Amino acid sequence: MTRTHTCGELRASDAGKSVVLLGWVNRRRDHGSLIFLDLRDRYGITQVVMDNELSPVAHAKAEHARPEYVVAAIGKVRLRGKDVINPKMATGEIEVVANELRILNDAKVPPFSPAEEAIANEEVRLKYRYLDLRRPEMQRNLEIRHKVALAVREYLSAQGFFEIETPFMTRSTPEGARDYLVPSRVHPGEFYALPQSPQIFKQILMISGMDRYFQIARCFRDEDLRADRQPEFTQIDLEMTFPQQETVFAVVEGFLKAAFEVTGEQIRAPFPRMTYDEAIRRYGIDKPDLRLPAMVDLTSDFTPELRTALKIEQELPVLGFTVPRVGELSGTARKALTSDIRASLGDSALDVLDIARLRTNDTFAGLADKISEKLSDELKVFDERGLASRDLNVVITPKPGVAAQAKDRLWIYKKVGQLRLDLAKRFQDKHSAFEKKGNADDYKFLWVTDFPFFEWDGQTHTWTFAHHPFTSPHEDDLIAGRMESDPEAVRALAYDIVLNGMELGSGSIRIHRQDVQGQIFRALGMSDEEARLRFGFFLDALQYGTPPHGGIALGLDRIIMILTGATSLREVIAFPKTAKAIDLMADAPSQVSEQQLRELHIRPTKA
RNA sequence: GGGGACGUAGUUCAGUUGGUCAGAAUGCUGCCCUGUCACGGCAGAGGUCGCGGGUUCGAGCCCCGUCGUCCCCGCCA
Repeated sequence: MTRTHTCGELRASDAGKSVVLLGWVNRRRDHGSLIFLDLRDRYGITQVVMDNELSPVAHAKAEHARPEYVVAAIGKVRLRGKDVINPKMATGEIEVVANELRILNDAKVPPFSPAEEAIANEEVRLKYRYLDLRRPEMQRNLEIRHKVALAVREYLSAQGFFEIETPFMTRSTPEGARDYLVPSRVHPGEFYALPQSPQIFKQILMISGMDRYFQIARCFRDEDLRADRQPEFTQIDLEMTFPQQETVFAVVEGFLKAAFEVTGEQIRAPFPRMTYDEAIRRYGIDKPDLRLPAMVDLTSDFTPELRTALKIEQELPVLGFTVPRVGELSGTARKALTSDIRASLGDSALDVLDIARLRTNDTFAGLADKISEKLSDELKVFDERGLASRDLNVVITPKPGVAAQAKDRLWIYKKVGQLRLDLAKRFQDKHSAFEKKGNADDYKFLWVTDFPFFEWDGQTHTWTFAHHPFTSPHEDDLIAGRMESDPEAVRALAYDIVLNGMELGSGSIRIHRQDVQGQIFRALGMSDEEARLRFGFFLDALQYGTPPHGGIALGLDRIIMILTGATSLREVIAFPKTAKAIDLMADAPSQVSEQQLRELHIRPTKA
């Protein structure tokens, strides 16, 4: 028996055709001698009618049909009468009159119905993932995922990129996230590691002369999960020879445009660029959400006299920001908000300034006006509407004699930046900046460039890689000798792509010269021997004619999350894991037999 | 590792101050129904209140512990 049509394709123009539909029983409506079955498959839902007078055998079968049974309906397409057309269904103008119904498979009563509007809790959904995936929403999510992957492949292929697979079982490299390890049976006590990314292999492919590589690659990181983080996730990974940063940007902008067209979304490219420094100063974070107005630096408006009068620490920055369209707050609401802000500022190194009260005082009224004006200017840049009395202005000041932590300017910027996001989230129903409006403004892309090359490790009191060890520093900083004189000022040719405050991907131009690589390792206080131990095979490869190269990797799951409007990666991954990295359906991880452990030369220290 | 929310029927949830508090809806089972499409009507079954301990005359409710799910911080070159 062959399916002639799917459950989503029959239309009025098919009336009179003999058809065979195969699918799951979505719902059954029993009117006695007339039974309706809604048949569901990936493509849609079609109503099948069993009439006791026309076909008593089919009708008798339908009496036994239950939700989620798999059935075959054989019959004729019939136009529905005018008064029983269902405009809510794509197939609502017709129905299939069955002259034969076959039950191909019955089904236990499911713990929840894929036809249900209200969805079960996630624990149940994950345990019975096959039922959850029958839901049209999940089918749509995975369809979009498939089509985006396809669009990316087509685009990159047309740009000359080869899709090349790299090993899942490879060597553990000591930097970065915790590895998932795979014990070797043949080599007692030795382990493979699952790749955190194909980083080294893709660089070696450049050394191999593959010129342009990409891969939709699974990556594994044994770190704690978040709504947007899974232990295994998928990256659109690419690398090319002889690139400028701009070359990489153009490729990414190209395939993102193609990817977003899958759901009919238009995006504007090229994307704006911003240095890391500017991102920190204006947004207090390295992944700015441009859907909200930036912070405003009010430091220069607070003269030493004013600071003394208002009990504000000299020198340190004063930062303000606006949350748009919050509306008038009552006195109690304002008080509660202020105390909430104080609470989130925590250790009282920073304080919130009451602008309303400032304005009532003759001494400070001028200052209050100036602050409002500056915040208004920023808001105008943001949406050309300017400051209204119903926007919420927040000004954060450093307290005098504060904890050493707050002396760190970076800490202040980050803290205020966090507050900016927290308050925006709190009032999101009011300003609706996070809602889709159906135009290109829904997607605020941004390239963040010039990341610092080194990062101070407070625990070991050493400089460490901010990116990864093969990221190239700025040529200028090398020539100026800052590697030795001022490591903090060295910029990396590293860049992130950010969308609506979410880090979508990260990449860099790599080091291709051995002398530079050596210089980097020395700056980090790493001996040649140690470097060799950690990255030996790659350092070898570098010596055999390495072309300048660079690339990037973007989180495919996160892109799909944005495109589907999902709030969690689990909604766009067929078989995801829980926050404790458990697969509730397969019940993994699990214990294994003594025999397996013996073969792998492993003895658990804890059962 | 830390903080928070939640856990009651298959499912989604309500359950007041510790004292008819074992409830609703939906699903399920049976019967009835020829135009429904979240069909409708009648009847019925369905519970270790996550688990363990404690307080109390008495615990779904209070306390301690534990397990699970979710969110956040740390972590994620």
